[in-house]
Amino acid sequence: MARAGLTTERLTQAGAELADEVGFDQVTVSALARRFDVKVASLYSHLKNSQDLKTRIALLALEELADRAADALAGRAGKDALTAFADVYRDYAHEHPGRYTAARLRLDPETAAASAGVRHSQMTRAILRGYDLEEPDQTHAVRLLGSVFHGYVSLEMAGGFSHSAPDSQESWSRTLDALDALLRNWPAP
Amino acid sequence: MARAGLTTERLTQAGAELADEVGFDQVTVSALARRFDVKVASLYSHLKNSQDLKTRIALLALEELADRAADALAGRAGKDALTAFADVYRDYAHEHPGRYTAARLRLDPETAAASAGVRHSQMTRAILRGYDLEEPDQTHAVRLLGSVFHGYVSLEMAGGFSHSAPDSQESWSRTLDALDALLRNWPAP
DNA sequence: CTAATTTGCCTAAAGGGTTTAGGCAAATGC
DNA sequence: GCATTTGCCTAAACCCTTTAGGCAAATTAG
Repeated sequence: MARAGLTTERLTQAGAELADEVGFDQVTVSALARRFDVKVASLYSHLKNSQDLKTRIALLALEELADRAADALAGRAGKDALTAFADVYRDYAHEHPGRYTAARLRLDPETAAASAGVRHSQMTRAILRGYDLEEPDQTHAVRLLGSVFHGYVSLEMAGGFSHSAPDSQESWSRTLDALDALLRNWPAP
Repeated sequence: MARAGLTTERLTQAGAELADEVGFDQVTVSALARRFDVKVASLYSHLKNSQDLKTRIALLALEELADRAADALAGRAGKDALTAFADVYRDYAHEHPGRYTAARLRLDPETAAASAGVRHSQMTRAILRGYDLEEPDQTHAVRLLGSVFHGYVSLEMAGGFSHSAPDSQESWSRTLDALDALLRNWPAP
């Protein structure tokens, strides 16, 4: 019988595609085996288990997101950098909803520390260099930005802002305006 | 054989407790049956299916959250109202992580429209009456607040802000200070 | 206070996902 | 060309979901 040519990488990639098509929660080892027209047990030579597959998809998504963000940030500063970075998140979530959900998977501390998640916070701090914030306010601001980006995209994906005026795109722009204004005028404790 | 006295309400309640104990994703009809020391099939007279159970837990959580928020808002305005409201969300998420996760479940539009979710947005708008915002900026602000609250709590629950200085409580306070400042000084388009 | 009816929980069974153990054949190395 | 490694397979156990049909407990009616 001919071999299918399975590798951990190909499985992860296909898992990411599957996530975008049917939703991250619907990604199962069984569904992936069907996609490769192979028996389920065969995947267990390449994947520890179901959780392992999901973690790998999450790590892939974090890498992709960090790469896009780094591209977007190149040569930009201030509000320009802020909106470019924010748009990367939102656009990625729209293009790849399953991957984006995967990127929000809770990772155990050591996996997280070795992931592209670190690059994400470094880039957020880089953006804040365009504003005038000392520690600990810079850290507070990093956390606020992360919260807004994740929160907005997440509520939008859940359908929270659809079917009501104004347009979500409009609120997103105005939210970024507001964040820029806030960072330029950060309140004293 | 004696009867267990199952009702949809008791199952929902127990499901919510189970969610807080083992996580919302681990809430299954089987686990619930074990908790009542009853066969799995018996629950299907009271619940349509697994999704139905999860939706009911979500609706319960939304009600509880809205009740707490309404209490907290009584007699408060301005920044006082803003922080009281925000703290309700964060405290609820800490006390009832499973329920909080449930509250974020994607509901179909008609279920959502009949849920306590509507009260949540009404209350957010009520808070904004303490600030000077015209439409459509008021709607943008409602969306921003929802994003920050959800985003912050969600990242915090995922462990994003632990094991690093400063304290998450500190960032939360300063985030609320910042939001208050922003709402008092909302930028023109 | 029985008798009839409704209701509640049960057994049985089918379908799907996860995971491990052990086997044979294809690919690789000498 | 032969030995070894690697890859995919069969088989099987376990758990969760869901439906169908049955018996007994609780409720209602005469």
